[in-house]
Amino acid sequence: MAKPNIPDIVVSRLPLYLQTLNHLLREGEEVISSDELSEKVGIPAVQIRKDLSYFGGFGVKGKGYDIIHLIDNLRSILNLNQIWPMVIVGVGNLGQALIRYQGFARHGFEIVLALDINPNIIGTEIAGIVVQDVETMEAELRSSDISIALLTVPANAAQSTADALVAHGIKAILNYAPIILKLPEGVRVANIDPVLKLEHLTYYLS
Amino acid sequence: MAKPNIPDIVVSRLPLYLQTLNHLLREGEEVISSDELSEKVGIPAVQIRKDLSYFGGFGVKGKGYDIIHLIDNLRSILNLNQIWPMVIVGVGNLGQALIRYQGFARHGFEIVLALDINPNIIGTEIAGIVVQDVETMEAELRSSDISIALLTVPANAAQSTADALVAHGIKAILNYAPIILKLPEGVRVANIDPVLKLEHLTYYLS
DNA sequence: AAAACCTTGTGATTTGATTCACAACTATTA
DNA sequence: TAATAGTTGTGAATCAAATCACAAGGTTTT
Repeated sequence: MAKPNIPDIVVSRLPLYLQTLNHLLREGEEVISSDELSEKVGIPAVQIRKDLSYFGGFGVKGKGYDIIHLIDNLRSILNLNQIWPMVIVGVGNLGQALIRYQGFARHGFEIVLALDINPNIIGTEIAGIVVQDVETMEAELRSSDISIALLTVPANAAQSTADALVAHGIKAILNYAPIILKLPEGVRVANIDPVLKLEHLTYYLS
Repeated sequence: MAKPNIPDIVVSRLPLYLQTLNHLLREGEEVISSDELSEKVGIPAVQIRKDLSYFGGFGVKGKGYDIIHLIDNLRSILNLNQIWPMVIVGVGNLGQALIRYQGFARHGFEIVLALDINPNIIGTEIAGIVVQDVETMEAELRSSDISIALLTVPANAAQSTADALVAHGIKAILNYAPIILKLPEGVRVANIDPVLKLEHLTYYLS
């Protein structure tokens, strides 16, 4: 899958467009102009048009964008025409909440494997998933085609756990641990750290 | 508190520096050069120096940065020399996990009020917090000095809940609902949506 | 069917962020 | 103490992203 030089910042906005288009579709809309979409997503219309034009001309001049058609194209660009199985490592408070979260499955992301190190948690069932011993990671990942991991272990275990995941074929990590992971080229990481976001917000408060 | 024109993208990196400096301090380090810090945070040394220079000269030429001194300055810049009380609205799976999360308190963010609309949840106690009826929002917020809200309600309730929060004095929202909030000038929003991050990652997966 | 209008897609321009290059200064070594 | 090495802080230059301006082409109205 050769990726031309599309700026990552452009790619990062596509899911946002997709989210809003899905809302519009559910409300029964069929066509939308970049101006109207701009209003909804809070991004200038010309930027939306330029972003989309990296991937082709999806609109109709004088009319706008056919919502279903544009959703189809965005889903295809983002490789969303498949179910993505995921492993979660770390089944504490947050891990359990994520396993129960319906939003992943609704968008084609399915947690199929949950791992933990705590004997009290191993063997328990959460939303239909039985938590396995993290020791089984290698075997479980080998016998699956999971590429994505959710990392919800404590900070001090995050780097070593990430290394193990990568060693066994994981290609993308959504990291909830409050540290910066160092991983080899070719493995993508996205970080979710609410404290960093809060500390950014407080800069502007009083 | 007059804010000069410091680019938001610069501000957004400061919490990251702070996080790493805290790690280093805990490991017993006392001084660090921008080159070493660069290695840890994955941001070019010259960018770190330039970012910091917006706020003053914190380093010593030929030596580097005194870690304690730099942490002090960053905490002060980010208004972290106080406890920030927070309200959380929506005490479902995710809300409960966030109330139990130790990381907020550890960094000076304390959930002091939890609101929900579900009679089965109202009155229950989670990690020492008794969940209140969301109807009491106005009274509770009036009698407190909470500026920050965590929004963990379902998507269809998020906008109206955010409007209510803002009407009663909330100035910053950490939004976990998968929608784009429309809020007045002067209210800051940060979004946490793992699905958007996953959809960004899958672009690069085969 | 002509005219008026609307909206996309994009080359050109502007704006903003990052990187370069190096002077200034401190610490360390000979 | 002089020379060498190390590191910051920052103007200047470069690079990248956002915005402008408008031609092209489709839609609607008269």
